Amino acid sequence: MAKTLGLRKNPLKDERETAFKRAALRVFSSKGYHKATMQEIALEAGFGKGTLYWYWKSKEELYFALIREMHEEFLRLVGEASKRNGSALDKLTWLGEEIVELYYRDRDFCKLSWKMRAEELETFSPQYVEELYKYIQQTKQELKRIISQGIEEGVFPPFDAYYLSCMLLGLVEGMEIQWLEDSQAFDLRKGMGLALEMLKSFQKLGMNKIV
Amino acid sequence: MAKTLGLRKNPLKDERETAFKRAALRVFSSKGYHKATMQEIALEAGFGKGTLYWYWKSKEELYFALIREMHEEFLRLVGEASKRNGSALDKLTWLGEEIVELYYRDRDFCKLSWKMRAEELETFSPQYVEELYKYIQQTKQELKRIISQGIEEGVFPPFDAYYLSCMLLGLVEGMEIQWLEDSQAFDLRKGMGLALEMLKSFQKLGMNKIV
DNA sequence: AGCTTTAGACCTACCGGTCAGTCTTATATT
DNA sequence: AATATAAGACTGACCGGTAGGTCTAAAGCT
Repeated sequence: MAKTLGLRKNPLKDERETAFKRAALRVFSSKGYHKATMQEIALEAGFGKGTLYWYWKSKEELYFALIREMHEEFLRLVGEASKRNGSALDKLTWLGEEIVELYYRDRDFCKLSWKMRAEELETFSPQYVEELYKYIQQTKQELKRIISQGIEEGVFPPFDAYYLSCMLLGLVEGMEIQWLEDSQAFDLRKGMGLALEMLKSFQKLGMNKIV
Repeated sequence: MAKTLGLRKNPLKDERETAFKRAALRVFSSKGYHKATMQEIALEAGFGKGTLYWYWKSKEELYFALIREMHEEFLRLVGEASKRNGSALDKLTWLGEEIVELYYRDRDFCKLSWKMRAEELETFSPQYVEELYKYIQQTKQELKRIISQGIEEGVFPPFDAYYLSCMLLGLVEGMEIQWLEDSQAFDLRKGMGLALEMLKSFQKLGMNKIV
């Protein structure tokens, strides 16, 4: 009875799964969803196509397994930043550095994330789209919390916190795009550094005094 | 060979071309390049598939006809802003309003532009990609010119003008994304207005004094 | 033996692009 | 005006390639 209590029957299963996921990440991020083929992903992982279908039941499911992981990671970062002690500026500095760290650690990860946003949401099944939407909403919510604190502390002007969140997110995403398109011309670390430096100046000037 | 009996030029050619292009814009912008089919575009325009191939020799060529038009329009706007008389703030205000105007006038246009950026450039023929790249470079160049002026006038801190261009572009694109994903939650006109208001405050504060 | 895992041939649907043929219309001729 | 003619405009069946997904036989493990 106690034979396989709570244990995986196949200890290789996890290993295989991550092997497939790594391969999928590489292929999806370089070719995009439509151009990537299941055949190629399977071969990249060193298996046959049939095996890939033994682990995931469709291309879409495999894709969203990656997307989900990514959004969880990002949401975790923003949430952690929000829960930290310290000023909004401290939180944002920490968050900015963590994001840069995350992106440099896995550029494919970042590339896929970016393609996903533009990828035709119309083409995916509703339940996946909805799930994704929830992640984005939550992320914005956490960010908004930090921004609100920042308004009180004079880092941001006293504008609508939601709009400021969108603008800040836009800034980060915009820089991300530049970096992905040509990392020679635009260094994300430097860009993020400049943005944070600007924020520090804003606090010195006291942005909350702005009408 | 007989001279020119029954010679017939097509007075409807322009009309047809624009009909096809409008249809293509609708289909491409809602489904993305890969999911869109030539059949659907042709039917949407009210013709058979073969006719579409009478006007364009491939799907890719049709797609880039749209992309080209779009980039020309955007580049024209930025160039015109740069050549205007007045302060950098004036130029940016004018440009911001024109961009909002352009986007509201044709949301599909905007949607396609956004999808294009993320679309797998690896999948298109090199000559098209190169052409596109030139448009983007030129646009950045013009924008940088305005930013440089802005630094002198105290609208921006004395940072690297190229990086500031990327950040400003990122801001606009980021807001554009928010708006496209949910125009109920995020009003682009309001977002752009807030951004411009912030710029005005920056000038009052004298951003060039920032270390 | 019996269960899990793997492989890749096979099936099927789809889509870009072609082409042989039809319809339409401007112009020349009568 | 009526007719003839040639080229332009248009069509949709068809072809070839491709790729998601299935099936099943073989191999491995307990």
